[in-house]
Amino acid sequence: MLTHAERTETWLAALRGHGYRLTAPRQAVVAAVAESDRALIPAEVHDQARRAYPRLGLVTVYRTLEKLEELHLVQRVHRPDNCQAFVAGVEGHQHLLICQKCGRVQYFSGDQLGALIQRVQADSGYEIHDHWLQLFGECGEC
Amino acid sequence: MLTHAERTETWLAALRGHGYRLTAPRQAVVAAVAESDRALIPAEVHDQARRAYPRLGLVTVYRTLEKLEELHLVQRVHRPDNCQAFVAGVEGHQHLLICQKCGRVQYFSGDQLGALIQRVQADSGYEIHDHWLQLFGECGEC
DNA sequence: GTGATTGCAAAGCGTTTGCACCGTA
DNA sequence: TACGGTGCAAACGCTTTGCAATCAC
Repeated sequence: MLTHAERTETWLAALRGHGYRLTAPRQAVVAAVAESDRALIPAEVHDQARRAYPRLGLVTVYRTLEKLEELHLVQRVHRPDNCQAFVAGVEGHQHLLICQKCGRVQYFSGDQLGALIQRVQADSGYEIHDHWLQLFGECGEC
Repeated sequence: MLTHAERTETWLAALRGHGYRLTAPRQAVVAAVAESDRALIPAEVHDQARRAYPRLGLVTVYRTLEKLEELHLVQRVHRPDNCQAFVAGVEGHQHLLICQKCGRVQYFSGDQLGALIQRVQADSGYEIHDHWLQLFGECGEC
């Protein structure tokens, strides 16, 4: 488990490693997402990142999120009302637990869906490649 | 399990029962969604429904889908790339199996997630109210 | 110095709203 | 006949693109 600052550094290193330049606007966007435990929409990332870099344009937020998603450093969070929010990703196959009040996100694993997937596959004639499991609720702080 | 035509009739009856008028454009939209086994985006519903009622405007598609969603006759389908598609809903708590090629949708139940949800709830301090489970793959016909 | 990156402004796209006309009940 | 429903056109909000200026390497 990384600290927030370590996560920012890791992401910046990954961007650099893929040939991307490290600019001040880009660093502000990366820090905003890497150091949040909530799913943020682009406008929220913009608001947050402008505290570090006030001249930041919204366009740069979109372009940076796109790169972070490409590198699997962030992932999109789908909610009933909004599917444009992003959170820090994790290694391996994990699922999301999302607070419906504040948007705070936690990962969990161990879904044990193997048997269910086998059964549904046999019953339906589909070949199943992937699954989404998300839990919604209210977090301890809300 | 209803036939497609029966489903259309059921939905029209439900709309009538809620005080909505039965117009030709509305019937065309209802039939398009009720008689599809794929998740359709509004533009696809429009295309399909115009075969029955060519003057149909896209706006009416949106307004009718809104009413069908209110009455829980259709539900929105979330996919990695698109969250605006609609399918016929089912009674009770069921999950979706979606073909990534053609968009064909099937429901299944029996997720047995109770124990997992209890565990995650205890570990996380969240109070879990709801869950989403979706399987993605390729259907028999694709 | 060179080419990636930026912010602005404009374009694009799907969705919603305003409104006069139409058609169901 | 009354009023809900319709299609058109315009407005809207979010996202993407074109471009000249800027800045990391």
